[in-house]
Amino acid sequence: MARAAGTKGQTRIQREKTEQILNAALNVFSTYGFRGSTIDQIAIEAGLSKPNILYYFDGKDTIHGVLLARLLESWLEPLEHMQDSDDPISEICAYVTRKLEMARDFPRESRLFANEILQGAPHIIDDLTGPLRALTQHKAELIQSWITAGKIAPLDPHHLIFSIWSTTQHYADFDVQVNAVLGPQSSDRFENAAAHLDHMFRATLKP
Amino acid sequence: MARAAGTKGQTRIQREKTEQILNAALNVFSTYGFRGSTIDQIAIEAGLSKPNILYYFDGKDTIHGVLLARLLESWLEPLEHMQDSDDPISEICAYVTRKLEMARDFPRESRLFANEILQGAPHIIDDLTGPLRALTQHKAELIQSWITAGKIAPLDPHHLIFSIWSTTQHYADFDVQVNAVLGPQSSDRFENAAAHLDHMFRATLKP
DNA sequence: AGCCTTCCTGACCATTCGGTCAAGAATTTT
DNA sequence: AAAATTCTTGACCGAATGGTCAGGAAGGCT
Repeated sequence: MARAAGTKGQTRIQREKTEQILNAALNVFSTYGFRGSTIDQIAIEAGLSKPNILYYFDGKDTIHGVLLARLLESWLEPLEHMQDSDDPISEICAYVTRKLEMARDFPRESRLFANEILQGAPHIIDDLTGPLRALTQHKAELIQSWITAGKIAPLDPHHLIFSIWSTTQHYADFDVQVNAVLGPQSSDRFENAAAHLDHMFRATLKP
Repeated sequence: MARAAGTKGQTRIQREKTEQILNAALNVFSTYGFRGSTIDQIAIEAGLSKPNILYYFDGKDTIHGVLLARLLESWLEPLEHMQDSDDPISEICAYVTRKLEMARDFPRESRLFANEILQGAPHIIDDLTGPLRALTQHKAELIQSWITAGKIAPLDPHHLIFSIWSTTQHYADFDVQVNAVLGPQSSDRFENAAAHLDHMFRATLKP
């Protein structure tokens, strides 16, 4: 009988094929969004037949769900990592750098997330109002404590976080536009972005 | 014979209906992207029958094309408006404010654009590498001249522009996430965002 | 009024889509 | 090797989708 999703106690073929399918699906979903993607596209991308895809996964929704679940985990992690420190400015800038690296190394995941949010987040709205909101609230309080201690400039912690999210993810989500404006991909693209963002957030945070 | 697109020398009904359709189509396309949207959805949203939609427009692509064309015009305008000034910091911050107001007042247009870019900008890639790139290059040189004159801090003009685009559009494109994190829409949402961005860019630009 | 043009729609069509199934191929187990 | 299990696919199905068309309804003009 066909098993789905789980990566536990499976045969070699199952592990390989599910990964192959998820990788292909990530390509497709991150480009066209959920409704704009088709199982046929995923099948072609994965080099498998459509029924074979459906042998490993219950349906289109399931594949998408697995990808989103994986994504959310890795999405929360960097923010969780930000903690109290003697040098909160560097702590925040380290978070910025980490987020930018993720935009560089996992652009498909970022675009999958962006597509989902743009379309009203129908599949992950509970994760947004639940875990994400709780974590963000918690970190906003941490930032507020730094403000109160006079270690960083007084600003709205939530909007600071939004600025970090938007500026870093921009390089993944709007990659096409960035390329169109800057011209052919140059290798120092991300280094320049990192330098700019570091300057910007240090200036913003300086008390 | 059915006319499409143009808003010139048309009957009253033509003007009303095409606008009605474009408005409905903007709702649908901005939410689901091009491939995820259907003519039936647009028809229902517009309160018209599907054949009636196709009486006024040649097809799904045409409607989408008209919306994108309108969008690009209004998209370039604020940036064009930024010009040389004795107080470049205020000039740039005025641009930020203008962009934020557009995110507040025209979120559907912003999301339509975001969807198009996310999906690889298939319909507007020429506008990006053409007019948008030229305008951005031109304004980047203006910013560079301010740097050379020592009026603002030395930074990468292009990445500064990206930061402005991303932070402001975030409030339209990621509206669902912002709401999820901040809780029910409060009226001062945009005022707080405006204050934060003003602080951030002033700090970033200070020589 | 009567005539002409514009506007509108039910019925229809070809294609695509998500998904099923029976039966055969490959692999693993005994 | 035989048996049992897992894997794969061509053919198929019902629903949705983009789009057409003939003919009728409504609006404008004299």
